[in-house]
Amino acid sequence: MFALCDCDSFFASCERVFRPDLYGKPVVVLSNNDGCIVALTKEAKAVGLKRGIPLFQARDIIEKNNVYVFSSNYELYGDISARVMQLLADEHGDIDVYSIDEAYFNIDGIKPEGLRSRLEQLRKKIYKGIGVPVSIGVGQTRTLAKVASHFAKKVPGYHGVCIIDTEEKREKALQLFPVGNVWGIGRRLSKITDYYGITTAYSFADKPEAWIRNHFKMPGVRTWKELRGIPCKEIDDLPEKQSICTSRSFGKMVTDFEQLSESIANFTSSCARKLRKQGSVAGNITVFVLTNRHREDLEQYANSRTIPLPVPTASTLELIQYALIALNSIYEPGYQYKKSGVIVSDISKSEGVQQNLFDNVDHTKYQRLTKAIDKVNSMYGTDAVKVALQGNGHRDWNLKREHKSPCYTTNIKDVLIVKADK
DNA sequence: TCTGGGGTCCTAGGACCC
DNA sequence: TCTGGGGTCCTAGGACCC
Repeated sequence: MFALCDCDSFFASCERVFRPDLYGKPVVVLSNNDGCIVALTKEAKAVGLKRGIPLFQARDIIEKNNVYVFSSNYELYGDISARVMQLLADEHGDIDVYSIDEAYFNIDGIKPEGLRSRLEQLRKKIYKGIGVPVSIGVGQTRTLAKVASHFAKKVPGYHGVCIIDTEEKREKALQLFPVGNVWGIGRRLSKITDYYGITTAYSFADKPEAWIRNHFKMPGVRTWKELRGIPCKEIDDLPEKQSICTSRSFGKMVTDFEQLSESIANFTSSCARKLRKQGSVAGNITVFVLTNRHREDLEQYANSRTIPLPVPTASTLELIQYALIALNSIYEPGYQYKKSGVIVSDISKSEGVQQNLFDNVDHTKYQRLTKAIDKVNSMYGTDAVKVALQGNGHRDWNLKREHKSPCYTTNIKDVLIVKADK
């Protein structure tokens, strides 16, 4: 059996941890640049808000219903997530962290008759210890556990725990479950199921395998098997990423090369930092720029350029040099740029890097310098020492974040001070 | 005025080999 | 009229996830 622990309205719940006055109130969290709603509490759903809609379209509903709005605070969410995962690992040993707000955990040693009460206790423990509500789903496969966790959230009588452990329960759950909500059936595939009149997960699982393979290829067959109770989705613990991307939309449109290169230098620095953190080097760097595709009145432009590096590296200084060459080759004056980004790929371990015969860069020197910079920055904060191209922080292109909460748990200046009455 | 960011996996098709 | 067969590797694009 697989057990999934999934935090309820995670980002919004994190905002509530240090704001008990927000319990029972509608809360939404926005994407970068305060663009779209990406997380919302059930109270916010109840007044008609939906995940993914742009803030400016939701303004009316928000004002009428006194919805509390937060810019995203990834520092806070990352830290709260780490605490939830730690508690889960303390209680249940090996866990497979699937995303910032969900993890599969091990329930092998628990007797079936005691399972429900154990899981209810776990849920209470997480809520008491960290302040985040979670739902727990159990099933024969990861996909079924996920179905179960949906019911755990939806049906109040379940107290946040749903266990699908018999054939009857499996069939009943799948009959009540819309096929489009199944893990692995996205918007595109839903169109195909719609076309053939398949509405529930049950009728999808009921089709012959060959039919599924024909219309949905291998990923569809895997989902189909999982729904029938045959596990075939693995969560590979791939600690090393195969590609790393840093990109942002700008708070304002950007037209000149200097601003764009400043953004690219900063994103490259971030990619390099992530590379070094996982002990990797990259063999390729890609730079891309985009105009605002929502503005039909403006002329559109999008381009990208990938440069293979002579020797794989994680050095900020080296990577920035190549990033700028790439940017130079795709920059076209006269456009209103809305977004840029950097992707590093062809990633390998930093030990045993293949050298280049014609390479005359002193990599040892770069490595020592990078190490020294990392050390200083770990003491004085990210980018305390940086490349001049990264700018002075007074940027036109900076993110819009008008509703950000404090970093209660990660910044000493933001730690709450509680005064007791006499 | 205002529309997110960061990933993975699969497949089809092209280039190449003998 | 008629132009092999059997592979591998790579890439771009499309699907999915949170």
